Amino acid sequence: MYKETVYSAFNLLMHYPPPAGAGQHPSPQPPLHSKASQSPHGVPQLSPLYEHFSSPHPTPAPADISQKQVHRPLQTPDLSGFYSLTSGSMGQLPHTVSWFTHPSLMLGSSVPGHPAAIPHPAIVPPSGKQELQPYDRSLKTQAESKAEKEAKKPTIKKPLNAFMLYMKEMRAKVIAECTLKESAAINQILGRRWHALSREEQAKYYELARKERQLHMQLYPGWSARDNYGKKKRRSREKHQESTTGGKRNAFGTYPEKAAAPAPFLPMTVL
DNA sequence: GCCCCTTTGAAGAGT
DNA sequence: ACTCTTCAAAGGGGC
Repeated sequence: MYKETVYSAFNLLMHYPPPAGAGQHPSPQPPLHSKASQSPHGVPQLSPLYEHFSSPHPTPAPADISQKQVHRPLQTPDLSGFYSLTSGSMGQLPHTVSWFTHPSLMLGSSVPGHPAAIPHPAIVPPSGKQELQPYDRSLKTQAESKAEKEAKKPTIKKPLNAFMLYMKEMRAKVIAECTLKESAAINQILGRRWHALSREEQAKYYELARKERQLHMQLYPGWSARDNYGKKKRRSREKHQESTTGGKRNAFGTYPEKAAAPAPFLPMTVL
């Protein structure tokens, strides 16, 4: 069974190889990213070969967004622009991420002043099992109840980045093609396919991700990625380094080849 | 039932 | 400014 899985994944990889090397992208295009939009990741973590795929759409400056919020009260965020995308330009994309069905974009009661009872899917209820009874609460100290309240605060998830949106859309397709179910293996395939996409195709997802971040900022103006830090128990630093430096076996039973990645493709210009 | 794996990108934290 | 770390999704697998 595992062997089948490995072979199936291997076959797919053979059909979707990454760009062969520097300057050999399937459809060479002008660089889309600026220095400001480049990932702050260090070189060891970011595959140098694909560095030129950095987001072509830099995140708008926070000051810009806050200014918008001044003009558009949060009680009624103006989302018409986003929703019109469903039937508009974005709706014509071959890889359409539905703005109504995408979990983190659906509106719900989380929108201040919004009457809907359906909570915003980006908000995940805490894993707390039971609500305290009122008489229990009175026994708690203020500090305890405050900490508990904090813990019970629903989690607002991070907005999805371009690759996550791509994965969400393509996962089912890959699973159908190879009968794989193991996400680690699927994600490796999707990673390869992502790199095999043309820059225009990737740009669609960068654009979607950018809009998702904008919408997220409008819906949750005070939210910060820091809010979710430490909510997941993470593997040890050594383990992580081991896996990113090729010291650990991957889902195919082989070893990552990041260290042997070809020389980076240098963009001709920087926007 | 929790965590790991595996991917990329965004963003916070640390130096 | 630069590097490192965490978390987004997903679901099988291990403990």
